[in-house]
Amino acid sequence: MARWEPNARERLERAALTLFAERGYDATTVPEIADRAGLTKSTFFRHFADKREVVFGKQDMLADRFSDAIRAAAPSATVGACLAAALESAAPGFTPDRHDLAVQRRAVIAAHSELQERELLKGARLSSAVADALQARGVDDTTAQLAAALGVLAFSTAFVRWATPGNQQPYTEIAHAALNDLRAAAAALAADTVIRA
Amino acid sequence: MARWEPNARERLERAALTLFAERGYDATTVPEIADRAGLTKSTFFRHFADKREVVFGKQDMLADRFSDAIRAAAPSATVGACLAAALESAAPGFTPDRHDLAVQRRAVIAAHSELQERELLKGARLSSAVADALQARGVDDTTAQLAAALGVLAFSTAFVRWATPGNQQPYTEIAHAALNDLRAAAAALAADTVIRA
DNA sequence: GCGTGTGATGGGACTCGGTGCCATCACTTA
DNA sequence: TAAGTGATGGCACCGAGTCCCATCACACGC
Repeated sequence: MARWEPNARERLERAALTLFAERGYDATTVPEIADRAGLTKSTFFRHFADKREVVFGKQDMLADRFSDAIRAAAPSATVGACLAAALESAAPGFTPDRHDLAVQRRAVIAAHSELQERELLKGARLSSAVADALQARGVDDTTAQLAAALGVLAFSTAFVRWATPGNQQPYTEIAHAALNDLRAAAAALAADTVIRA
Repeated sequence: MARWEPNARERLERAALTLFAERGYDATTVPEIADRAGLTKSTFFRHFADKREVVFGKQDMLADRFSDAIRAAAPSATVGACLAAALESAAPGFTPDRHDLAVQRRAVIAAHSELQERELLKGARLSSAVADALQARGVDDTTAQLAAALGVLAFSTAFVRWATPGNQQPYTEIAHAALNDLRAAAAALAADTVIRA
């Protein structure tokens, strides 16, 4: 009997991701996920508030990490440096052994707008956490919001690139590149130049 | 009998908003909404794909409006001018007689994360529509994405401020102010200056 | 070794959101 | 007057999510 075997939460996550990849999100029921993990519907909803939540693992910790990284930055650090520090604080989640799982996750999320909604909500919470942390350093409201939006945009594009099948480049490199590109774009926008490819 | 009376969709929207404001979103069932509108559950789901959708009225038209406004802008228009044109194209939806309804909508959405998710999804679609329209003008990918994010941020802050109880200021003024503030913030970010209040 | 407590699990009943199908009705046109 | 069309009602059905209680494994005190 699988009852009382450890790591129920992880087993549920893996079972769900496998089934979603095989049959699709809609065609997979919660009891089926629980079955494959050797558990039941009841237990599933004790570990996850939603059917959607099972896809997002420990992503909720990101907001705290970002906030802490910004609060821990040197008092003289610029906003850009704060964003860089925030992006770096997420690096532990991007080890090569988690790459394949991340690729699978991205594919599942990309295929279902229900999951995209949830991802956007998490992104929004991330963004307001960053904005709050920046304001706590004395950055004015508008700048903090734009910086937060820019930071989250950098993070999500970095995530997408890192979680591309076959990618070898380490996350930190990708993240810094994304951030620098966006800061250059901010300069272009500020100057209101028409930039053509 | 209310059957065959016109404006079924509008009646459903009003009934829903009223009930949501009275009892809350969760405590209101779809049959109850339909009842108050003199219709049935079946008809409700023929007009709205979701229980959530009933709150967002004609907001889906915004993406097309924004795109069209950007495509219609003069070839020499800068990115900032394009964003301004896009924001202006939404003005017809912000007449004074719709103000109270908008205030009610905002309150309902702010109180339920389910609805916030949906709003974020619409914002994301709006953002990618703007980014696409900018790229079609030759703006490079990164700049287009950041500009779109900035534009949508300007729009949502403008919407929130306009839909504040007691607000008298017209939408276009608010929107332009929000856009200008954000462009100033972009300049600050580009210069990587620490801005303090 | 034997109760006892605690926390995780199983299981079933229930509500509600959402889908699908078919009958029904009002209105239009031939 | 008859046929056609589009919107609606009504019903059965499925899955998500909630609630409550019974059950089990394990740790602890005696």
